[in-house]
Amino acid sequence: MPELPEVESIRRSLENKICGCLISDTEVRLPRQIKWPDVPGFVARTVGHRIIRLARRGKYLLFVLDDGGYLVFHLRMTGRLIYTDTGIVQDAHTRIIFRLDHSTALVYSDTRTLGAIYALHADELWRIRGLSEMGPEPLTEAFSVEYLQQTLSNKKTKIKSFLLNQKAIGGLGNIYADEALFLAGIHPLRLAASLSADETNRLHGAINQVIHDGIAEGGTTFRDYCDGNGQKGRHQEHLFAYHREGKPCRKCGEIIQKIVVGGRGTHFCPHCQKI
DNA sequence: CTAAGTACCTGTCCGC
DNA sequence: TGCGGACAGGTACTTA
Repeated sequence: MPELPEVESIRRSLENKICGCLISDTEVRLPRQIKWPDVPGFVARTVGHRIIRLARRGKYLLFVLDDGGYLVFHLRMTGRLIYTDTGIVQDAHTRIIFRLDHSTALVYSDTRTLGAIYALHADELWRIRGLSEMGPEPLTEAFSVEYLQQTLSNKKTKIKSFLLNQKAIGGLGNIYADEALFLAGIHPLRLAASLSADETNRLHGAINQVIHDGIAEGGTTFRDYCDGNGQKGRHQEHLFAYHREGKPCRKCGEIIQKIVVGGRGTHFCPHCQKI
């Protein structure tokens, strides 16, 4: 479900609700979603600790606990974190419940159960390879035009697949990859290494813009996504390519097409994004 | 080493 | 109305 802007929106929506809260109980209803350590260890590492700070890296959400440990979430396709004042849980796909201060609760819900949750000490973060091997993320200094140019230059894959590779760029997913390519005017089937300096420049700017806009609008909601308060995103109203197959391009009027690239649905405008 | 294909899950939607 | 198949915002594993 969530890409960088959605995870960031969740982080912001939860921050002022749960920072400082004591995890008074952890109820694991679906053990296989806990990837490390085992369930008793996970409960022991969370119960009795306070949540100090909420951080994010790419699509990972990290709660920093009072002992310096981390509670780490990757929501994959359908994971959600919902805060509830009353502590009453009414979600049909509840997988984990964190009781806070013996009154409120934070519910981890996940329809498809693909999400991954960890409780790690600071020196164990390397266990999450997707986190430790993640490339720089948009809107940071490390994600420079030079970095993008250099990284693109030795990749023999299509640009769409490149954008989804978290080792290359952290945080882009299917929606924002399609949107970035549209804004940059680059066809998704182009080979990564074939981009000109001008195209690389445009792509760099487009990636930063779509991520910035996505965050500013609270993320993109098509079906499952909502923030920690159950609020939907607003960015779906402003998409140019994603989920717009068969509709006229908002720039030129040509019909948006959908193809499959690297096994992922891919949307583009045949006029604005020439091969 | 890289790149592509498949598995992991449940729910929804579409065509027959 | 029911059923089979494709598909869904992602990544880890296997295969070539």
